[in-house]
Amino acid sequence: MSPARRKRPPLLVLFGPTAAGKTEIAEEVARRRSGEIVSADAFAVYRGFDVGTAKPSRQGAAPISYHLIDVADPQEAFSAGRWAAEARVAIEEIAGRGRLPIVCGGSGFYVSALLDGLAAADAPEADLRNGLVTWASTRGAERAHRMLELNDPVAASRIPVRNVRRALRALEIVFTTGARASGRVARPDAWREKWRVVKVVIEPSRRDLYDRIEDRVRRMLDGGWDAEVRHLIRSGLPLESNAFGAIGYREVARWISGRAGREETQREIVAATRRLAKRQKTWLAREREAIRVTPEEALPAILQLLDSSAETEKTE
RNA sequence: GCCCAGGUAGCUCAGUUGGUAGAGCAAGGGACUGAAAAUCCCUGUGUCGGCGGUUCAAUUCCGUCCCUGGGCA
Repeated sequence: MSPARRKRPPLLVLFGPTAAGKTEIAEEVARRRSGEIVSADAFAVYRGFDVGTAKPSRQGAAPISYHLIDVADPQEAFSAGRWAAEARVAIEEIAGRGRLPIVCGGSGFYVSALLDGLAAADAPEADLRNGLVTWASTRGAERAHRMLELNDPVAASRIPVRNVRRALRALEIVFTTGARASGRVARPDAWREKWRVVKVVIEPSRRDLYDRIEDRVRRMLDGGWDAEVRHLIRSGLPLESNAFGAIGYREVARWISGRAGREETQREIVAATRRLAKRQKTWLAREREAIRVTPEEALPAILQLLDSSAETEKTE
């Protein structure tokens, strides 16, 4: 970006619950406005997790450029911070080519890390984390929480006693930075100010969303999900790994090991996906500045927003 | 047809030595500052299979009928 020009480049952020149809809309916008898509999906980052994450296929007549897909080995634990850092680089590169960056995905926390920033802290270290997890599993949640209380009473007061994960993360911060997690503040960082952010939430009706979920899970199970899981297991990836925490993968593993039927497996995955969609909607409910649209009205609304916000920027 | 075992929340089941019931899962709502498709919190009235009987009181005891599973003919 030339600093001489006052015009800020647009950044389209498209999110909504899983199966809402975000990908199709993002791709259509990409075609019409020469954009590239930055996937904001915590599990599409893992190589080999394709069918169950509804990963966009790379073939097609006019393939769309995707970023932040297949960037991690399923053996490693990814993180919101790493995603945000890599996403910022990708977005800058896309804009540098004179194209439209489109952030599209359902991981609200990731998008928040991108736009609002994360408080300064190091990425988690595997050894420390494993040690804490082992320690907490033998000593119990109360003990972990008391430990946090000693080191960071404010963080402890915010984190429920039973939520061991968050307590351990706060302890990690104390141990690696020496500073209290609660003292960290995510101040609106300068990065976001470089962009004209257009935030759109796709919100289908519940009825419509549930139909889409049902339909998509069935297609995934028919579309080789079992083969994919069989391959992942054969490659030596443990079921306990973070990547296998993606919805449906452990259920499919049970199915192919013969401990569950296809019908039961499908039912469980649909239910888990609905619960995810519910959590996503709860998360998105606090996005005050986002424009909310149904899947049908999304495309024209987005195109109009991109055009009109460009005009207001020019008149500044 | 006979003999067992069951019929309790959408599902799987627990329980009430007679005072109209509770778990897990599902469902609904919420939180979320580097595991986030993760993790955590809140929400449980249902003719206790039908009908009779005994009783102040029956989902609980008795009778009978219906249904399901298993066994024997």
